[in-house]
Amino acid sequence: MGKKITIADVAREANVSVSTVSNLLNGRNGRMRVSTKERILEAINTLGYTPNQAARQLKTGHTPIIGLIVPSVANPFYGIFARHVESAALKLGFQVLLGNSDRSPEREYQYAEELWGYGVRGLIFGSSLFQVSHLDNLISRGLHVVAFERATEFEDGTQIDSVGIDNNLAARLATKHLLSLGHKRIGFLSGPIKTVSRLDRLAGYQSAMRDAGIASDPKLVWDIAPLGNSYGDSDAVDLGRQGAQELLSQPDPPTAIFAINDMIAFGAYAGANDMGLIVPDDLSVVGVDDITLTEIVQPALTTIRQPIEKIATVAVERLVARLTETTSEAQGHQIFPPQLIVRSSTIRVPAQNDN
Amino acid sequence: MGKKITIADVAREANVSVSTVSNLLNGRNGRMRVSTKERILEAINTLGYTPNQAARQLKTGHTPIIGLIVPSVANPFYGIFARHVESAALKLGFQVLLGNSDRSPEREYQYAEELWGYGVRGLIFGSSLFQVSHLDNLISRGLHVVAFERATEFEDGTQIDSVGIDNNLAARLATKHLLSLGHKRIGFLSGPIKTVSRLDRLAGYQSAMRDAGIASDPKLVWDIAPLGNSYGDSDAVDLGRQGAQELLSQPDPPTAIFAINDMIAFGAYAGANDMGLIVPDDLSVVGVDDITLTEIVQPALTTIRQPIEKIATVAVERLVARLTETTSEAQGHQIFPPQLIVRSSTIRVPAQNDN
DNA sequence: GCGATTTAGTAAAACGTTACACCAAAGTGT
DNA sequence: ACACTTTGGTGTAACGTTTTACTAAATCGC
Repeated sequence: MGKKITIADVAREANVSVSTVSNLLNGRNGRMRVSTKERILEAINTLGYTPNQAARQLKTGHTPIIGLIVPSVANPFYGIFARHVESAALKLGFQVLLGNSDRSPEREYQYAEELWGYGVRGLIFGSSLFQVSHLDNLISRGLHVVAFERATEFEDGTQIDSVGIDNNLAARLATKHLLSLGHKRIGFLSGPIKTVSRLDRLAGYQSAMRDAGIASDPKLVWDIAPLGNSYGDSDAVDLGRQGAQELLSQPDPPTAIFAINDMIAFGAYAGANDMGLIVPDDLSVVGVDDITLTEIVQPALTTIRQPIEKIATVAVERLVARLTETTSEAQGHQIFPPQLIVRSSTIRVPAQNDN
Repeated sequence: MGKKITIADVAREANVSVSTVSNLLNGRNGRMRVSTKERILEAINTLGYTPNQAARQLKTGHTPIIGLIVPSVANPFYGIFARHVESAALKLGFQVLLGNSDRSPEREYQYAEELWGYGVRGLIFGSSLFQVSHLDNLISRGLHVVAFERATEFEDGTQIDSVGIDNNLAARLATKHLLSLGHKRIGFLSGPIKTVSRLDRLAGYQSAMRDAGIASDPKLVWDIAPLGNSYGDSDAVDLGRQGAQELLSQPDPPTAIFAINDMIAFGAYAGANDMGLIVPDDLSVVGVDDITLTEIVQPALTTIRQPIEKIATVAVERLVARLTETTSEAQGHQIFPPQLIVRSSTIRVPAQNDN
């Protein structure tokens, strides 16, 4: 309704030129009389002027927005991740535009392109698909990407930045913990293993088992997608529940389960319950992430902690550094150590009643 | 690096004028030879053209983005809400820009103004503060707002749209359920009661108690903020835990707790546990929201379901209708019915050992 | 007191779209 | 064959900002 206030209105009100106002707005106020500055500031205030970012961006070619694409904020882990990303970005003067991809490359590309159109030149991915070639095009045009979790290399040798934990180690920590408690039949519970991190975790689990001299049993690895092409992020709990049920209804069921994340681990609780089993008495469970709920749930969940705030912060800083060209070092993968947090969901394997 | 592709490049490649390309892009292709159309489409493809939204917006004055401001996506309830909002918005051709406010009016205003600068003319609020006057300015300039939960009226009589559940009824349902199980000392566990919805819930709780002929005991209402000005959204669980502890360490402690949302209810589980009490044997708990975890947690949480997908969808549709001027009916509050979901966290009050 | 320098600003050309106003050529009715 | 209408476009002035190049006035060194 009210006519829009432009920089020209401010200039008129303050009796200066448009350029002067612009200069002040952009911090080029080195040579400016204090009185002038104050006059402009006051004009801005009384008029209620807000810079038109579209015009600004049109001129400068970029916008202080970074895109954040996660599988699904319905998963509390990504919700928290998103918050930390937002905090870090805000501190550096960037807004965050969030998208949920459900790990679909099409959705990811769609988002990336959409955001590109909005002048977004930096993207954080909350997941690690095997291939990022669907983004090659945009990246070659100047899009910067940092991924949570290690990313694969491009064919042409370029890499994207990434930051995350050592997933192989995370899985080994979890598996060894269970092994040390005397468990021998340890299930691996996952959504479809189509991401680098999930693959690494499977490898870590397998190597720990191998180190313990236990032949790997493919029947103990559950990684089926429930509904077509979902990766089970929004419905991780249901997925874990179903998986646990299936694992536990086998002839020689596992006495422990390593779940690929906490939400799936919670699902395993429910699945065990459905089968009349009690965690941890009949089944030990360990997860990954260490979301808030782990301490609340009964029994409190043993899990592998990801230093999520640190990861989010580093991801943002890295991205912003690229955007502002203060660094041109080669892309790389920054790794933080995962940490085993022992709570009450894992106990020594009960005396075997070998029958 | 690669020079940016503009509409002019496409026009040249397709041997038409810029206007023609623009016309096609904006669906004004009624009078256009099919061959021309195809030529343009092909040019767009081979060139990899993406419209510059900034320029587009600068011209049109608006952008197909709606803002979503929630207290904190770290709370899974808002994470899910955000997902539903995104789905609904995408279907109508809008992107979603998400912000976390922690219910701070300053942050809300900051976001609103920031988004305004980006051409955002529609905002969805995931919470209901008492006053929205900090947005008056923007609203009078043409910002449209729809709030989750009832909003207060403006001084000048204007209202903002809102959609939500009947919070008073929700609280009454929960409280009556507990009363029907024989509970008489029922605690009310909340973060600071500074939102309309929380106030309504308190009122509903109190009226249900009154109807049952039970004098209200202020000592049973816990609503203290833990750290200064937080509303306890990011740390709802901790808040609930602390509150439950304090409620339960009173001389005549409650036998049941009505928690203002599920996360706080989970916190109450933990708080009870800390005190050596077992839910539901020693304490019945009912929450609000019905997030996914309610079924997983032990015992499964009795709660009041909010039809969150419906609410999100309606909120978006309402907002988009305003933005596209297809409606000019008066603002109003659309209410959906809450629903009691009885699970295992509430049981009949055990035989009293009156000592 | 005069040229050089510094201070404090200003003018105007982009940036990539959209949308209004226009127009040439072909078709139509009589 | 003439006056209209329809078809399929085109030319160009905005939109609000940034930024490069420029300048008038004040100050300075000597």
